[in-house]
Amino acid sequence: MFFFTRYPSSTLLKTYFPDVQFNRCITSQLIKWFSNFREFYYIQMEKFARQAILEEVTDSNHLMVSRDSELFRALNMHYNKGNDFEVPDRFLEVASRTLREFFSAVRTGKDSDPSWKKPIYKIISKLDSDIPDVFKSSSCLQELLQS
DNA sequence: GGGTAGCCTG
DNA sequence: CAGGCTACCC
Repeated sequence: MFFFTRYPSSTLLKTYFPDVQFNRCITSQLIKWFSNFREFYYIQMEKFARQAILEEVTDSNHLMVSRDSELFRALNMHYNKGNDFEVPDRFLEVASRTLREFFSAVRTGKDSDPSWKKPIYKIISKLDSDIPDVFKSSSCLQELLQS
């Protein structure tokens, strides 16, 4: 699901697991998962953005996350270990956008500001897509639990 | 006060 | 990932 939405609300999550009896614990756990997912995501982004800068990449337009990139492999291994489904193109677009945002922020020295990531988070949070209805099943939660 | 986001830690 | 803590908002 993370490939579609990085910032799901609790109400959204609830609608996707209709057969789960949500209580305070389960809800907060799901929210926490996505928080952890985001942390990993952004850490990878920053890591590869800084790496690109060290490699003296100057053209951020050439900075993108393709299916054969190392960054993609890292993300896919984390969110889609068993290659249970195909990663949507939209996610690659969002990931590429994120990478460029980190790249230009670091390159222009904005990372000296303690809260320099906030603006990036805000941009990315607006790029969530609708989740396909296929995910509206309990089996999805099982997969989520396993990953 | 409960629900979250963000950050840190193990 | 989970736990714990701070800070913000409704």
